[in-house]
Amino acid sequence: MTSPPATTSGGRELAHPAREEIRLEQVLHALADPLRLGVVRALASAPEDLPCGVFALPVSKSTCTHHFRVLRESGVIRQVYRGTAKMNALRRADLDHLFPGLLDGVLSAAQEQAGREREDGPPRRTARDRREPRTDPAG
Amino acid sequence: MTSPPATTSGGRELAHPAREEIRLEQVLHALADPLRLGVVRALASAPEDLPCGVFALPVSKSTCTHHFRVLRESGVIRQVYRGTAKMNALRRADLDHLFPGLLDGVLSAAQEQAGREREDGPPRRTARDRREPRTDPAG
DNA sequence: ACTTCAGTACGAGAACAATCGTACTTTATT
DNA sequence: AATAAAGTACGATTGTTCTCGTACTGAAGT
Repeated sequence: MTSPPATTSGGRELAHPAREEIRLEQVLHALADPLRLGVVRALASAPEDLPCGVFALPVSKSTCTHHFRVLRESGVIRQVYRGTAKMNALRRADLDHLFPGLLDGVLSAAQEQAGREREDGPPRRTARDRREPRTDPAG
Repeated sequence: MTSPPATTSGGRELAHPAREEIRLEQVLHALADPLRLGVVRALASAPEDLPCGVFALPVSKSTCTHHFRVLRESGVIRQVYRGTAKMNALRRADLDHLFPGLLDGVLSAAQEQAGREREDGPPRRTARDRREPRTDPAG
């Protein structure tokens, strides 16, 4: 048997859909959340894998786990353990192969919109964009 | 006042978001439903406006209304009354202006996937793709 | 005037999704 | 061994979306 790598991710594997199993509807759904879209944008402009932590998302750790799982299970990102962290990378090649132009289209659309919003001031939230955390307002 | 057209849509107006109000996340969400994506594909390849009826969607009339409303309110389609029918058209110009490449990316992705599925056989449904209608099977 | 056609409004139920907190696991550091 | 770091699993909660049926409206045809 081949010896497992000494210091990295003993035997923790994560389930990913194979390339052919990726479905457009699920990809679109994954990208339709502003939080997740933000993550994808960051990954797209990063040179290499990023750990979950660097995003400083305004949600709890478990919610964070949830969103990254949605991205992974829809086939948008690939996740691997590396030491105590979990590294994330866009599945660019797979997505470009399956849906040429889609990812670029979405990314540049997101950039367009972000640019527009920086000028016009932030848009009113659409009630589902981001929910208020459940903190007690009496604090 | 200008005289209203004699035989068409007396005074029924429908609320549409202005071009600048269209939000990427909502567009993606609207397109993430297989039923709605199908409608959008049909509209994209149609020469002109189509009435809601021609789609023969496997849902009730009220559900149909719901889906078309989602498409309209997200800015993906424009709807106008015309006689007893309601005509639907893709807001191609608006979308292309706001998000160049996005719609084409999604449409060709949808076509890619449809082609793939015609070969490989239909994919297993993802449990949210389509729910069973509540009709009594004893009919 | 009546009927048919096409779609809406409303209310309700079920499924889904986003969020949280607490307890736990795994890896690395001290 | 004990602690810290990064994340997961689970259950609960709340809000959103999909779905339906029934009753209704407005336009067109008879």
